[in-house]
Amino acid sequence: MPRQRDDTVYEETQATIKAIARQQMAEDGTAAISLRGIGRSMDMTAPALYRYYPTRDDLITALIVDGFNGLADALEAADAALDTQPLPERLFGVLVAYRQWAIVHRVDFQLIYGNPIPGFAAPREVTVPAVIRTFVPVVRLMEMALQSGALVPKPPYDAIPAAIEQHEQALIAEGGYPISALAYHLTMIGWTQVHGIIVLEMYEHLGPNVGDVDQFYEAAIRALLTSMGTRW
Amino acid sequence: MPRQRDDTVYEETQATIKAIARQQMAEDGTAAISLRGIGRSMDMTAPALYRYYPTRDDLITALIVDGFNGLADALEAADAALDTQPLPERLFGVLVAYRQWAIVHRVDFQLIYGNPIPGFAAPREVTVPAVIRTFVPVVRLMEMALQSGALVPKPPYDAIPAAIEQHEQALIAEGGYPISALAYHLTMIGWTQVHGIIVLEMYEHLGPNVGDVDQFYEAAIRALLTSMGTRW
DNA sequence: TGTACATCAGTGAACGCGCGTTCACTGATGTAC
DNA sequence: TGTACATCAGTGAACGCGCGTTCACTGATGTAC
Repeated sequence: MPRQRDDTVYEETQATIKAIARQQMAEDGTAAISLRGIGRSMDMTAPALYRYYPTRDDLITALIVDGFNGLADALEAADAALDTQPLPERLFGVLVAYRQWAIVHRVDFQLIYGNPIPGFAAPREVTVPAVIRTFVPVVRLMEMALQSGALVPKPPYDAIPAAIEQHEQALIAEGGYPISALAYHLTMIGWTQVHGIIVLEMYEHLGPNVGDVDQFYEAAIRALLTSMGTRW
Repeated sequence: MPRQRDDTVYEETQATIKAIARQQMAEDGTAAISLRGIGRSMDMTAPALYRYYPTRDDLITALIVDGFNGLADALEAADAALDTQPLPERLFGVLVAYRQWAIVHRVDFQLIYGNPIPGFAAPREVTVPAVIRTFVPVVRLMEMALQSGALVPKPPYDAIPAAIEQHEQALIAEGGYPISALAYHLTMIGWTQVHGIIVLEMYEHLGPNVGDVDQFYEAAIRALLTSMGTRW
């Protein structure tokens, strides 16, 4: 066989392209990803990039998948690092790691959870597996807490509206996950609270109102977990 | 004096321009506001629009101010419509109206709370007064609930982390508002919860997970208010 | 060992498109005299 | 009442810019013989 391409170099170039794309997003917003701009930064012409991504949309898709996986990695790492702690602290710690990741990787967070890029929609079959990975650590801890008695659900967090429980049960059955609807449901509530604080913080709406967002976040999450029935 | 301009017509044209801009945002994202595009839709040339807004940024600023004011109007209207109800239901109703407005005016919501438009930052002195209007109805009801005993704060919602309390007290003093730090603080917590659900719903992250977002929202808000110590 | 050549990465020009903004202008309109 | 003219809204051409993508190509490289 004649000359073969070097996969290592190829993947490194892909990584460089993605890194520069992230830089572009940091400077001018997620929609600012531009192949010509990336080329300029790499001392390459734009058409050359088509060897690495057949289209701008494919590059964006890759960045989104990377984003979800990066978040999932961070949560898994936090979970692992805390595995000697009692469950409530572990759960809390993983939720703190969630925000930490979002703040440090704000651009990726905006890409995966902020305004969609105009004219672009990520193919679900590619993103969904990565999204699921981000839920697993939290739901798992929630389930463990429920089973071990570290979390004894207090009203009104001991019940789920019927229609929602049905939907959640169906999802769990479909995926064959070894978790209860309540663990899933409490995760959803926690997720929305976490998300609200992060998003408002990210776009400078919260800081001016409360001052120390770190403290606000931790207090809010602790209060929520306590209300749910966590036994610290 | 020679010919005078007709202010009514002038303001109507401004309104048309803004309406078309909102339509553009609905179709292609908040960043898609384009004077040339607006001109096209109005059967006008782009330069003509400079009679109405000296610059694209001024148009965006006007849209943002309209957004905050529209949200504030909706909250005030909901509050007024519920003024015969007990305070807990009024508070709940205003929070429901918050989401309602966001869902119906999703584009305006994205404009004021989503990713900023690249290369644009709204002048604070113009937006802040409108932002404050959106907080007033909720904080006021929270304060009334606290004073009337409709809300008897339960731990951990009866305390505020010291550093945050200090910041919040300073803001309240600065503005001369007749409210307690706790009313303000509980509003902030509620606000972040509300916001998280709305944002995740808006970008299609929540619906697939819980099914009926209406019910999820109402249950989550009721649960939060209950945890805070609301006496329904 | 030497050479032909398949395959590679990358180039440079071009396509058609859209943008915000400036500028000198046209034609209508309504007031002042 | 008739007319000059200030002011208005809007036009059309142009500036300089950036974009994604296609295409025919160049030159390097390493393998097969």
